[in-house]
Amino acid sequence: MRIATWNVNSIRQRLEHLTRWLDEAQPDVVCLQELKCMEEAFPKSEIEALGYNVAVSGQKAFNGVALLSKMPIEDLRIGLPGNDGDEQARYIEAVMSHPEGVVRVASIYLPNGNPLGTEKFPYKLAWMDRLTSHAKDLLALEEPLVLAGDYNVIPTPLDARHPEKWTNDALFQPESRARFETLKALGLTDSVRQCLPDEPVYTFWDYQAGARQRNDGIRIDHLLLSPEATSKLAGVRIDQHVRDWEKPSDHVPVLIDLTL
DNA sequence: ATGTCAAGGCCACCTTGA
Repeated sequence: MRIATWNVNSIRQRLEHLTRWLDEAQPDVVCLQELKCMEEAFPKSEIEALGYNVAVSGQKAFNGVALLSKMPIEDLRIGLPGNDGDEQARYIEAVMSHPEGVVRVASIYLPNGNPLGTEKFPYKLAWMDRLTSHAKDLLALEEPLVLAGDYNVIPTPLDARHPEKWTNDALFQPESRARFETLKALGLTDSVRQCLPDEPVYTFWDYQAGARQRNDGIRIDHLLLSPEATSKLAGVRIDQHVRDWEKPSDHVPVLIDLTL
């Protein structure tokens, strides 16, 4: 089973890219982030026509997450538990049933947290604490689990071409990195680092200053796996070439293959 | 060295967010 995550930076601007990439990559499950539209404006029928079931949590102009699945979507949960007042569309989770078993998948758009010194950074940290608390509950189910998305966290210096440029950025703050480590310490495996422990690989290149041409990238899109999923991990792939298509997202798809 | 991009308001440019 192939599971992917991709921050598309507006689904309506990127629909052609998405359909082209679905055709070439043939994923079974896709986690999308930054839809930047309400559910009504999401191009559901176009994606369903390609054989996917679709679940969307939308919001006007900002955020927005979705799950696409070739398998039936069950046990749908929209929103991260722990703050009923949080209106931001950043979390959607469901169970995908499969003849050989089930996998629970979440599409996550973790808050960016910039600029430092504003309320955005504590909101990010509190959101990470809520994610950790929910992940603990999900891990207790002892089932294959994939928490995938744009985490807006650069976990280590290896995950940035120029780590020194990110020292005053919310994505590379000690508090952000410590919470990412706490999350993993619950028993989750960073699938890309499991397969590529020492390789400098990136999933995001800024639109500005020729960052892509200079390979001035960062790795912030992650797929974290429960032990039951990690034991089935057969490989990972980062589809960097998609960043060089015309009018691309600033993020590229990250994929894993599970022997499920 | 923001050298970029997208959405929304109510414009034909500004603000917000990334």
